[in-house]
Amino acid sequence: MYALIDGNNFYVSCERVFRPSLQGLPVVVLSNNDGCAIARSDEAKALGVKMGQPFFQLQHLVELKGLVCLSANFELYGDMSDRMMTLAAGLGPRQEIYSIDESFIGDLAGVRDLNRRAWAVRARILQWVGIPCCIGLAPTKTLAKLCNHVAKDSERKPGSYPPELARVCNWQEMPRALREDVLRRTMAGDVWGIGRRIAVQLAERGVVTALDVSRMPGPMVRSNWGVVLERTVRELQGISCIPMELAPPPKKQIACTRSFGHGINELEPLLEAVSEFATRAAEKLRKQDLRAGALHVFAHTSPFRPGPRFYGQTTTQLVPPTSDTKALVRAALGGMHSIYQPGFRLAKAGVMLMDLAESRHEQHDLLAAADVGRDQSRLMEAMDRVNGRFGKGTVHVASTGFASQDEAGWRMRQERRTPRYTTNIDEIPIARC
DNA sequence: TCTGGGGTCCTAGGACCC
DNA sequence: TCTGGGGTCCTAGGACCC
Repeated sequence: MYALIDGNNFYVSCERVFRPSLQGLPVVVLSNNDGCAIARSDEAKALGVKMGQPFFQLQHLVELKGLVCLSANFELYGDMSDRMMTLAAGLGPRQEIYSIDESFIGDLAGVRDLNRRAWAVRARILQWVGIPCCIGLAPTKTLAKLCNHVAKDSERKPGSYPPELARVCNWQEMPRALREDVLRRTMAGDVWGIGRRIAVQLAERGVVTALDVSRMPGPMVRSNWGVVLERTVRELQGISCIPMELAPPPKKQIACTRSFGHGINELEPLLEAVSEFATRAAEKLRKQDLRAGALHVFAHTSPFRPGPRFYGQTTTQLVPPTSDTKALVRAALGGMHSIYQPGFRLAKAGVMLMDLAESRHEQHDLLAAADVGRDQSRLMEAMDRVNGRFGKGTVHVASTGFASQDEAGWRMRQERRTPRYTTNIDEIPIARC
């Protein structure tokens, strides 16, 4: 038995905790660079705002309908997520944190009064963290996801399902006819694991609803689509095929990529940007105690603008594997020098670290001086500590440049970011009586 | 003018091994 | 006419997730 606990419109809900005046208003949170909508309040959904819709297409709603647009404040959301996950874990013995706003709780078979406990956890998260959430309970993860959708839909649109399915929805307690009704009213493409492409292929064969999917014969599904979809079919039938992942598996790849605030026409700002991306990626790498055996760097023009297109990329092997910012920046700069071509308006670039291996499995170079590596890692440790205490970029490699936030045109736009209420002492909210 | 970022897994096909 | 059997590794492409 599994539970899926999911924060409603999570980013918007985080913003509303600290700005209650946003309650009841149509609100969207924008992606990095204020590019497109990545979270929408129910009111914004009602206005027809689509997930991923570009911001410039929403401008008219700002004036006409009072749509509030906020820049993403991931530092705030990450901290709110930690708080929510801690409370969610109280529902059962095992937790898998699946994304910033969702967690599965597993091994619930022996839990007594499961519904009552689920309601209690939901109430606690709402009271202590301020995030409204919904809970789906079912014998498989896919059905738990589906029940979570039902719980949300019935909360948002009262009357769409029996009222007892709102907010906390338990598959186990639904009579057979209601289960079928729920599956029939869920589109195949809304099932976890069925994306847009497969939904189209299924529809071409007359498989439209989740009920249709659940009735497909396994061998046919496997031969036509593969084991992934077959697992989904079986999960819809109530046979658990997707196990819990209790500890996040080690990363196989770490990336830092960004769209630029303004297009870049020259090499110099591009090198600054890439230096910074490599620096960020290196920090993530060291946090997980990994080293990279290869570094991939790319830059390209906007896929949306007309005009000459450029897509440059190259991979550099790192021998020996390293987590040293200086070495990674050097590789990134070398790569960028080798692919750069003048005459293009570049919209995006990035650095990806690959062939990751745990530091303790490091292969030493027989011929290199033994103490060099140790000195380097002590330097990185010191750098991480200084930056952790005094703020990102307090100490950095010179090639990231010294321009202020406003001067460096390549930096992303974030014109509507709210304060980092819970993680930055200078931005903490002040209560006045 | 303006369109995100960061991941994972599976499969097929080719190269290569003994 | 007839040309083995059993593998691994790598890559590219396609699909999915939030």
